[in-house]
Amino acid sequence: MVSERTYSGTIARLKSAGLRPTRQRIALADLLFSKGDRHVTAEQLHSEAVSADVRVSLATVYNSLHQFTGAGLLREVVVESGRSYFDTNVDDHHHFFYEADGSLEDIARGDVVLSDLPSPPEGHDVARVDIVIRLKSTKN
Amino acid sequence: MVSERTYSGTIARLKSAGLRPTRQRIALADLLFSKGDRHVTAEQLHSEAVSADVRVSLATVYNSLHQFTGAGLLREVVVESGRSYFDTNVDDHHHFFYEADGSLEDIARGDVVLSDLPSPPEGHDVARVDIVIRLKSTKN
DNA sequence: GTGATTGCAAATCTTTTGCACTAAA
DNA sequence: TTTAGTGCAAAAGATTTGCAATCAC
Repeated sequence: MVSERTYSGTIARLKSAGLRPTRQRIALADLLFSKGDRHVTAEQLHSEAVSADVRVSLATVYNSLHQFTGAGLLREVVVESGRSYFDTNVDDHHHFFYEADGSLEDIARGDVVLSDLPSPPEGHDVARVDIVIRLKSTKN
Repeated sequence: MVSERTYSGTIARLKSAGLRPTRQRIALADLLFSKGDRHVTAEQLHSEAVSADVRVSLATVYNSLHQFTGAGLLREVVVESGRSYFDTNVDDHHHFFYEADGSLEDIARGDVVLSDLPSPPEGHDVARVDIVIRLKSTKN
């Protein structure tokens, strides 16, 4: 029975992240994590939720995305001013950015080799290294 | 005589970029390019202009920054959602991003070595590779 | 119960736009 | 002149916030 779906995996995931498994968070997490690696904006996720008959406000979508990010379930990626993407892949990896349509694609770990990094300035540690390869369409 | 300053270098630079050297563009270009490499936001540059008694609107600052970027005099850098930096260094280089205060710092070319890059997907060329090393303060 | 979470609408912030006015060539 | 550029105020988007209502435990 579809209506009795329990989302037990999703609930467990939220609990172990220290987040109370509310109806909204369960539904959003389920949309996010049941389709492989994704890069979504808050607006996109909200639309998906509405389409799936999940009643949730845009403000709650923003809250949830940030809570998930804080809990390490998502990673925020910024490539364009005025738009944040949330990446369901939290492993160490980098991105292709298609300038034509503003979409992102993961680059497999190992496909980019950074052989030399500068040491961080005094008093600082490296929190993360982000590499974005910006792509334009080949003009023929 | 200060009031007769001609900004001849700035005017020449604008002209060769194909931009009509108006009072506002000359003043903004002068603020931008006479102090070494900088990373400024539109709001910051507008404040500086106002402080320097240059009468210019915020809309014109935005217009000018984008025109300068289109002409190759500036490069736009996005590291945080909702804020664009314009970098006066247009050479191939990368950045440190200080998460604590949101500031940027150039990494000298050669201090980052990317020894292996994935080939761009079919139908696409690499427009640019952006590397941002995000820094957090060392906690002791 | 009670403290965490949500929804809604309003507020905020950055950036863009429309259009009459001004200035460079 | 004539056409590009500018200023202003309004509009547009994305995101955040305040607070009363609701839900999870």
